Amino acid sequence: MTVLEWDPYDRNCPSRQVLDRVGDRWTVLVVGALAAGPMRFSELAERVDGVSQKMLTQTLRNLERDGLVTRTMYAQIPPRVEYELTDSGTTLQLPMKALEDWTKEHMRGIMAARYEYDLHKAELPKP
Amino acid sequence: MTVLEWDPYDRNCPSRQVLDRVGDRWTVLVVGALAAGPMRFSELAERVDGVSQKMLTQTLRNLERDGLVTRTMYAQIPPRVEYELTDSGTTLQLPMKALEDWTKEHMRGIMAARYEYDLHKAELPKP
DNA sequence: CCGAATCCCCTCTGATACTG
DNA sequence: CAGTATCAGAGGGGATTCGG
Repeated sequence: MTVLEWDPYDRNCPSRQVLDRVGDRWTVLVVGALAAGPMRFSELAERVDGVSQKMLTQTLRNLERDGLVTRTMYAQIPPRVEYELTDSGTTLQLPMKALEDWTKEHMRGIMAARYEYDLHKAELPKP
Repeated sequence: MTVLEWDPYDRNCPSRQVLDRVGDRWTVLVVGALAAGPMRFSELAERVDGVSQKMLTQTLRNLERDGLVTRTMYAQIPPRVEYELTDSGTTLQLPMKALEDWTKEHMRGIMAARYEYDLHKAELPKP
């Protein structure tokens, strides 16, 4: 299966829309969390520290829309809803994890570089 | 070298700040473009279709600040500025490329899933 | 328990115009 | 050529409230 005819560097390429979603703040973390297996809403909210319920809902809806996550409602009281990665969503784990691992490894270096940069920046007074 | 003491799922983890940057709209594309080798501003602007010069500048500044890209100015007229991935920036290529490849492969499926989803969504009239 | 809906701030972004 | 400055609009995202 060829993918050569698409170029992400072209602004009209659909991959731009996909990249926008995949690259957003919460998607990485939610997919990473779901890698551990099916999870209910409240579990996700707890695991992904700092996400508002609005953003979590939104992120999950988008993932569901993109066919990367399934949403299963159990008709009971109190309600219970489970989210699970689809096959397609599972394949996303690999690049996501690569990104997460890279981040973990380079975090310190980056924070240090920022500190240095900001330091030298401060040394340059305005004309 | 251990990385175990950090947890991206904790809202105070510095990796959150790193993920925010890495995951933004243009960084993926700029890093991908620079993978081909050093490039000047105008070349980048041309390659990364659709980026405004403001966003390109901003993206490059951030990458420079994070120590992922070097900026070399040649004192001549007209001015010439070249950007190049640092060693650290080069290592970022791997996860970025993984993401780009995944995107290319799943783009069609995702666009189709969205279409389906939106279709069924439209079938549900308001109460 | 799992959301939808609303209000509101404020950041991010893109156009446009101006310098070295 | 490679930026900086400025402004206005769109939308991301939090807090809160209400419904099934």
